[in-house]
Amino acid sequence: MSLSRISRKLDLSITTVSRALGGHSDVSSATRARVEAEALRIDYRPHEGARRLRRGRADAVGLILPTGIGRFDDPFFLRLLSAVGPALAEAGLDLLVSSAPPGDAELAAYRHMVEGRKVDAFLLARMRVRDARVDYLQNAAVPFVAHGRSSSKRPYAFVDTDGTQVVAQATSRLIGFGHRSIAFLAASGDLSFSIARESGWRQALTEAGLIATAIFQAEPTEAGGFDAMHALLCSVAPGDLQVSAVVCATDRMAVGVLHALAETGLRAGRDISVIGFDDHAFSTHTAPPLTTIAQPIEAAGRRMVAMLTQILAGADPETLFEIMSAQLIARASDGPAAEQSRIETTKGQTL
Amino acid sequence: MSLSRISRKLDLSITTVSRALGGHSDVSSATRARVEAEALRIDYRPHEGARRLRRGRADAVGLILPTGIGRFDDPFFLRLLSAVGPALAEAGLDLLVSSAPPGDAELAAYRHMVEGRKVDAFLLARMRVRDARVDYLQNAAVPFVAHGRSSSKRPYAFVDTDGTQVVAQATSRLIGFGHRSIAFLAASGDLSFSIARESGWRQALTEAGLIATAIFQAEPTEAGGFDAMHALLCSVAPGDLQVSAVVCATDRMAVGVLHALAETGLRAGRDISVIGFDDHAFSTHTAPPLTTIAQPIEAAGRRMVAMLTQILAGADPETLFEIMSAQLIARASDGPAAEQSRIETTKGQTL
DNA sequence: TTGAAAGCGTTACCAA
DNA sequence: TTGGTAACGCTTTCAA
Repeated sequence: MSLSRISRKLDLSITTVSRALGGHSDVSSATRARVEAEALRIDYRPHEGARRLRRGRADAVGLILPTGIGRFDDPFFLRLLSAVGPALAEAGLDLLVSSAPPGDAELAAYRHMVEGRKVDAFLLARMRVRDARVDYLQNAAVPFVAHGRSSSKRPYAFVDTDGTQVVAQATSRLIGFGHRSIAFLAASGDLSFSIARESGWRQALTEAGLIATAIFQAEPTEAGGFDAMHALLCSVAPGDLQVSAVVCATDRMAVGVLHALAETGLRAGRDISVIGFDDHAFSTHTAPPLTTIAQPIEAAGRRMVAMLTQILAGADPETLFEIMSAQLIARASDGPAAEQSRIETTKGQTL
Repeated sequence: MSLSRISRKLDLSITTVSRALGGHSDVSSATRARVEAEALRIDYRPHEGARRLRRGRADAVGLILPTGIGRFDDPFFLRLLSAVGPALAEAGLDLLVSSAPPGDAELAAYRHMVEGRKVDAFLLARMRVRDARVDYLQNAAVPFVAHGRSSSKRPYAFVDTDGTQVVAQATSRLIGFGHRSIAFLAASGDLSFSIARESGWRQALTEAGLIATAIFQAEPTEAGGFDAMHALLCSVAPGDLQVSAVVCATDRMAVGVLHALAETGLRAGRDISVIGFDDHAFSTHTAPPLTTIAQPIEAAGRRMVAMLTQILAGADPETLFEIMSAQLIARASDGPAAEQSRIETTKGQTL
């Protein structure tokens, strides 16, 4: 009842009003001005539903939060969301959010949005190496942009952080500090970002002629990091473990590691070095402040939206990608190996 | 083209198919069975836009994240989102998310959703004492359920945590520990939850015959907590400040406080007691592990959705509310005042 | 128990 | 440059 209201008021056809507002060229500028003035006056907004019905698209994009252990309250998603929100709004796109644990329920959530034509496209995050979402969406020919890569046969649009490169750099820093036995604490769950970071660690070690065997795995949460480090410290038979530094797949894990260390009386940054990844807000305030890697989540979010609009405008998703570099933030949780004893020694001293 | 597809296939009218699927009684069970079978076969889903247009409602609810300093990556929202997501899905409601900094842009975001008939209702969080969102929505007659209260003249539906009661309890615990000078670190920005918690602190102090003057304010973030505590420690002229415990409005602030303390060589839990609020995942792993208060965010989210569906079904929002109790989680950042010196003394010792 | 028809607000095609 | 008309897919009278 809205276009028609303007049309009646101005004694124009609905068609003309629609075209005037739609910015079509075949409207006299006088008419356009009148229409625009009236639209402004009554604060006209097109009815979304009607528009969708007619145009056959939703002008909305979906984002499904992976819930489940360790994922449901990760600051990563909030940062992504708040960057993506305004960018989408500017592009005239709505954001439909849902949440589901990875697996069947997750796929069902995607299907729900697709089949109800609720969205035109998706934003994916937390890619898994084998990612069923990619297969489904590619199959269903639903456009999407991902944050992170996975091993799909067909390429897709993505933005990613160069985790490999920067973790290699961080690991080299540790090597430069004199560390010779550097562990990597990986995230469980087939998460791509962890794999990439791990290979940076491996790469730096290999290049330095060191062996990359000290790899552990845990949930990408504080609890996961704590448990893993705790187990490591407990399991050590004197003279066995020689790890003097730990590179963690995420800041949250690093927080747990720091805790486990402190509990055993070990001082991160002196007795053992710890490096995280993400540079979340709390990482400045851990004890000691965490040396970590800042990745441009907000910029990535905006870039993802830009890609999405291109794809929606007809661009080929297979050619769209960007790999962003991350930056090491040196704080106090790592340091020279010189001052450090091997774990078992220190343990013997402090326990 | 979908109802019609079924209707053609089964040689029925679109009307009948619609009614069969809509669960109306005036369809023969035989017909209904045929329709349902076919719908299942082709995996029919009604077109949202069409439905909206016809029904005049969106079957969607909006949630606008308050961005801006200290808010954009608060775990609170993620926990709320992930609870609310499945609950809404079950109720057949979509969730539209956007983000905006409090102020004009925020109101514009609400207006945008309302006027585009994108949503039928809103979920509000982080209520402010004087909250323009409430005024706007009440005026526009758009239903909503809030997490938290504000000082509006007309009542509205809300779920809230009883911050007052539980903070009073926490403060009493501190008093029981022998603390006599207990500070409250409030969140800036007119945030209701902070006011409520503050009054719990004040109440406990007053009841114990102590004065409630040591109140400080900061952004509800790690950095805010750090800066406030840091300033407090620095500003202290020997013999001036006698604070031996700090109750923080949020866990994030408490993390910053812990950091500032550690930096000065003070040990939380011994030299000074710190209590947080929220029991976020990282609070188990701070140094020392944070004594805090767990509020039922997920349960609150689900309850909010339940209220929303009631309101959408015609219930009166003014009668709908629930105040949930929170629970003190004792960890290691607080303790007996006996072992503690006053700040200036300790400072003198350690600096 | 079923069907025909109208209409929700919009856009697009075609004709004037 | 403008307007009439149809159509998007659905629900809801009203009639049969």
